[in-house]
Amino acid sequence: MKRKVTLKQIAKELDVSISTVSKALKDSAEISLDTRQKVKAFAKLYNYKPNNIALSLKNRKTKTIGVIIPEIVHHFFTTVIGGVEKVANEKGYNVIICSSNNSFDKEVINLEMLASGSADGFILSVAKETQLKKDYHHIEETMSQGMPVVLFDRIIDEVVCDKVIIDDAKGAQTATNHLLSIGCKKIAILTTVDYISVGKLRTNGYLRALRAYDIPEKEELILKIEDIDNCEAEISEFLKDKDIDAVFAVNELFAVTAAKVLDRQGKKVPDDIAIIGFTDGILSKHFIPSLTTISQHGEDMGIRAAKLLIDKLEGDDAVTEEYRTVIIDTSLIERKSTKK
Amino acid sequence: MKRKVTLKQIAKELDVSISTVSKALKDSAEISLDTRQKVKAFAKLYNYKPNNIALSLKNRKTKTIGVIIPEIVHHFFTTVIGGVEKVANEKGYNVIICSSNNSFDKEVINLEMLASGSADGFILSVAKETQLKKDYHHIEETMSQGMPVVLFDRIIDEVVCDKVIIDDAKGAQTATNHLLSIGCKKIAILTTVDYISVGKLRTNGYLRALRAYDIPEKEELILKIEDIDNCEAEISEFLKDKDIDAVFAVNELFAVTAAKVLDRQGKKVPDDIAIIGFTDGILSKHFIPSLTTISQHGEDMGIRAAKLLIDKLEGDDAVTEEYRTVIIDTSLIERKSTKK
DNA sequence: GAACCTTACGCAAACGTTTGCGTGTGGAAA
DNA sequence: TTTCCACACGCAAACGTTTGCGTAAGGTTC
Repeated sequence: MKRKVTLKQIAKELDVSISTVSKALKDSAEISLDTRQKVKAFAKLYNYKPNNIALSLKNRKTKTIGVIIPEIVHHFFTTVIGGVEKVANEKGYNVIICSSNNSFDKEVINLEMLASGSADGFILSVAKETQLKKDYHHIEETMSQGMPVVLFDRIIDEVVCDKVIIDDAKGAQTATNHLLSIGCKKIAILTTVDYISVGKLRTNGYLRALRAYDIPEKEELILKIEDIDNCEAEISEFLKDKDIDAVFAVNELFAVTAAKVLDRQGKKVPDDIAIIGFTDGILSKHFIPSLTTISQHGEDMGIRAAKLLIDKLEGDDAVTEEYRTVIIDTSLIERKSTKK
Repeated sequence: MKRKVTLKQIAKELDVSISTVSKALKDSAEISLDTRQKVKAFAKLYNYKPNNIALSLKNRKTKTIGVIIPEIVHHFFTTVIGGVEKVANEKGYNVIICSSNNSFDKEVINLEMLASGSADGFILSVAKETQLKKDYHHIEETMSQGMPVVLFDRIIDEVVCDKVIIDDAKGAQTATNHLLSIGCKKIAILTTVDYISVGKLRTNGYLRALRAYDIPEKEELILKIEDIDNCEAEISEFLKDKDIDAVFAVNELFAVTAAKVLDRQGKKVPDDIAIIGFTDGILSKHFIPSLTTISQHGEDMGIRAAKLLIDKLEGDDAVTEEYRTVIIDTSLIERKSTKK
């Protein structure tokens, strides 16, 4: 087992100094052509690769972006990561991904761990628990130590930093408008509890659309779901015998669950009831009927977030002090679960 | 902006030496109680955290596991990652995830980058291109430099290392047997081209099951798909007017695509034709009808892979020289797309 | 008062790099 | 022969840690 070769070993072997080797590999004019060639040949032979750790220590930067997301097994978040990776790789950055599993503690641990030397900056979507707890000290501390943070999707208004979001309310309004425009009048909404920022915003968008159409908001048409993973019974109960002609679901899972439940209840989608979802994931695309939905353009979010972060990392201090919020356009994807 | 505080700064501020600070923080008996308390108070106040990079350099290990997968936006792989993270976090390891995007070059780049100081060992599922190209020098080089590698799912027989797989052939056989046992006789298979190792194995399992039932293998019931992302037309053409009573699809996407196509062709699932898939992802669970499938237990794979790797990383050299292949059991999940 | 022991700390090397600057050697110019 | 200048290289510091060992100061013992 040939251990990894270092400058020191090359130097010893060739009977020159470490600095000579280092300079030779960098084609420094200080070193004679002869020595340069010898060193490079040797380095190639032994497959020398500079040690990243040592470089990070010396340069005081790691060329690494830390991404922390609430869930790793989640289509939307992975598309965002895809976007981040794209930009990062282009610009010579590495990407470290950690999941907080929606736990505040794990978010703090991961952030602190990565912040203590492993990453230069962060792209972060906060855990559910963090939103509930409203404790953001870890994020602020990271920033105060000079490491830029870009928040995306589940952001925090109180924290001043770069952000990438979609206009959730507007997206929801678009969705609701679409239902209204095809003639639906009695539109139920399946949403989350209010402390989930995006859920609340989407609910607001729904209400705004109704008001614009002069349709009174009805308490009994709104279902706020706490336990996302066990929503089927709740949705089934809610939808049962309800006098509605459309359902707006604030995420994909709610949408397909509604579709399944309605199917069992003997209602036809889209003929009896239209369904529109939010997030364009695998499910929406492949379900039968395929689901009309609002696309969040996750990859774009990742791309923009990475660009913002890298700008800040590489920018001179002038740029550093201003913070931007990028709003990604949502778009309506019409499929078969709604029809005119 | 208070930059990150180091031992040196604390030492200067308290007018002691760096080593005193370091020892004090570690509660060394060498240091007087008084000094220890003073140092610790100061360190806490300034939120001192040891710099990981420096520690990695000194200890010559990073306490980080590198995971390289072919695709990040992929349910199965993310479940594996979930398993890896679980074990890693328990044992105090960090996880770096990189995607090769099914590109050989990117796989090499990522591996080399992580290998040069960023990770102590790797968990890897190789890119499609790598399987095609049969070039494994990067993996072997990494191992020869003393960094253990665990291959999972898409493994390489020629490379000697720890591996975690499922018995793909057996899983496929189980699937096919299930179809046979409920009375199907004319079973088509939707599979991948042969160079994808798992696709080939699953095809073999299908053939084995047929033979065991004395059913002759028919060329026209086998479709080998190359372009996974655009399979719909191909599947539609293949299935059209075919005299079959069941379809075995080697992955989830093929399964739902078949279901959709059959739906359009006026065939009812499961009444006219049964469908069974492979991989228990979101789609199988939520599709209507929900799909009977073979679960690969991705999280378990991740858990086992991480354990193998960490054993090797922490083991004495006795363990180091033997390699193990763990075979994860698959299981049949019966849902509505097949019925007796 | 001398010899010795604790106690409490500092020194320095090491991990693998990079890089400004100092320096020995050789040859050319005077 | 002396002076000077390139050339080609090495030294050493720095990044932030850890840790074995050396040592000064002070106290105890006879």
